[in-house]
Amino acid sequence: MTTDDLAESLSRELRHLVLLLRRVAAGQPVTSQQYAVLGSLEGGPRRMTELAEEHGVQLPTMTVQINRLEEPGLVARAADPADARVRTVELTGEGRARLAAVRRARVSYLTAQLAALTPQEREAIAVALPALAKLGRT
Amino acid sequence: MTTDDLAESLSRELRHLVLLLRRVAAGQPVTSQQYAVLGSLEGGPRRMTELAEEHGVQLPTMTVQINRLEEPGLVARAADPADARVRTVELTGEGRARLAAVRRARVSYLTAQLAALTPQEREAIAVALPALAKLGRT
DNA sequence: AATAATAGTTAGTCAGGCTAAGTTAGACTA
DNA sequence: TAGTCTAACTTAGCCTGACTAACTATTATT
Repeated sequence: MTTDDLAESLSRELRHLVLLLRRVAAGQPVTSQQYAVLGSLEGGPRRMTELAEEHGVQLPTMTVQINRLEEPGLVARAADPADARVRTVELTGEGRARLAAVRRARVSYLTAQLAALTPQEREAIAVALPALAKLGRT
Repeated sequence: MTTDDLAESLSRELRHLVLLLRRVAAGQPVTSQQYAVLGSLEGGPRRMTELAEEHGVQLPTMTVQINRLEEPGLVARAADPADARVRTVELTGEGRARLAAVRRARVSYLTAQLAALTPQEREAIAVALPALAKLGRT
């Protein structure tokens, strides 16, 4: 298979997977964007700028996202002692619990989907994941 | 790797791929949703209800999407001769051309990304694609 | 013939993206 | 060290795209 053919097939399957994810996300207690932001905070406090870059959005967009997560107490803002311009954001206990719950729901959905495949198919996906992870990080 | 671990890794990588696709879509002449809808029409006319289900959205959402595609003449609505309640939607020549152009842009972006991988990594993705295609179709 | 169900549309609301412009704090320079 | 530039956020205003509720028109059912 040429790289071009592969790109074409991958394009088609990515579109399919996007539609799949949309169906998974429908009706969950946190939107997929909010879930993604909470996931970025799991390792500890982050600056607004870092978060915006990681999610590929502009800073004002992240400000609004964090506002919406802060209001119900899922995250908290704090000041950076070294630089008064910088605001850091971190998970609250509540936010950590919410993140865990949503992750369980997503993973269990995918687990059910994967269970319908053959062991060989699962293995093929497992082998391909590191390569997929490299895409777009060049 | 257990199915559960695989689900977790896949969940993470799908999130990554979604962000990748967003970056591809930025600055293109149609949004990624519009592209997805145009793609669904490639095989011929579809009913509104079918389109909404396939895209995991409610019918009113699809109505608005189709309105936006109809206004610049990319798709056309028609009546179903067998059932006067049903409206079908099909690509116009313009819409087909637009779809082809956007697809070329996507494919060439992905081709460039894939070219940065090793042949083994590309092969791993090629092998996994049929399995990914089965996800969500159960 | 009356009623229920189906297919779409319209109207109103909200999330989430953008750019432009404002505020505050740190960095540089003359 | 005063003045200016840059950086980090926030606010405001606009657009797309999602939802539900309510409406119209048509078909199916009883």
